[in-house]
Amino acid sequence: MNLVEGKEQFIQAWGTLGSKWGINRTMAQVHALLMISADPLSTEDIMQELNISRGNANMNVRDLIDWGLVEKVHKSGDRKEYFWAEKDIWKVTTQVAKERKKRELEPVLKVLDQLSNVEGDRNDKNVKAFVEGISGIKRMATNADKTLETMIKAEENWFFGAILKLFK
Amino acid sequence: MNLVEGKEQFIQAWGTLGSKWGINRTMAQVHALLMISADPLSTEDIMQELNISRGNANMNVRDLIDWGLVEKVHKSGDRKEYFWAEKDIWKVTTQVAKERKKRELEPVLKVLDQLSNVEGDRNDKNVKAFVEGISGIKRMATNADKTLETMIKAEENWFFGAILKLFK
DNA sequence: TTAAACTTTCAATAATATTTGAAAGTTTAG
DNA sequence: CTAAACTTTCAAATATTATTGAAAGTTTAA
Repeated sequence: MNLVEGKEQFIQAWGTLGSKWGINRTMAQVHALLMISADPLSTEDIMQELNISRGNANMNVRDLIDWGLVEKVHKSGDRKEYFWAEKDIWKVTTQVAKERKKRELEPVLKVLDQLSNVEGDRNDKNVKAFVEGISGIKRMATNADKTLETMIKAEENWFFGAILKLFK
Repeated sequence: MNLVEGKEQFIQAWGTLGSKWGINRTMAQVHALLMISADPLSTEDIMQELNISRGNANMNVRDLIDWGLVEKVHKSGDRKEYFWAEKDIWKVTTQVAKERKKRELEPVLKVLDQLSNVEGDRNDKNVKAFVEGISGIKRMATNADKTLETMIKAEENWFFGAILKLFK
């Protein structure tokens, strides 16, 4: 397999993976492309490599910037903006963890808090099932939140080393 | 808040969360409904509670069964099938981890293996960026795979206890 | 065996999400 | 200032995904 084929395959695979995790396929592809590019790319480069429109390229790059995965780069003597992606995969992972924690886990924790004080007869099995279900989920969500927090602060080697050692 | 309102809110919240993680909103709602129901529900119950069609209810329940989150239950003296969801949230979590590992992580690991032996001049910075990018991702994916494996085999208390202690 | 009760399928439809591209907006060199 | 170079926006078009509901399939009681 040569470089061009390899890139193509990786971009497709990353796009497919992203779409299974609720991430826009094109956004994941732009991310993939930037991650394996030696140099920052312009919007035009991205449009050309992925065969997408200017608007689409712009929108997805901006989203990646919002996620903290991509940065704008300016080359001296050039008015164009270039885009560069973080390539340290541990940093990418913790950044994604951080964002998803903030965007998705924390809002759920808020809702769960409100739900746990539903009124009703605690002897009613329906009430009981609800309250127990919610409290279990809340406990799990809180643990997940703390675990992500730990992970976000950790170093890759230390973190995985510690986890893998758990079973030795 | 009363029980009916609480249920409604939880079902909506779970559906929203699911859709952000690449899970069909309705499937997540069916799961939510079953998790907080004291007794197993029939297809008709589900149709009525969520205002969805028979086909939709059937399809999503079947998917949940495929994911190992829901089971069929038969009541004696009744030909209808009823559906019951696992309520132990740790079991739910590890089951989801197991399935996603199998469905999404393992296929990616296979692709990454193929990609890491791309031909080309290792002094070419483009080849270098590609090979280094891929190898970093592969290392991370392998670690994630092992961590999930550890988690799947663990007990909730032991697992979170150990992780949270990592920082004390 | 058969017909009622129930479950599953799937083509058509609807809903949702993504993409385009041209127009509007912004920045900068001269 | 102003026009070229570049970026962003967004309504309309397209593509993707989910849903419906009636027909087909299956099971079981009698």
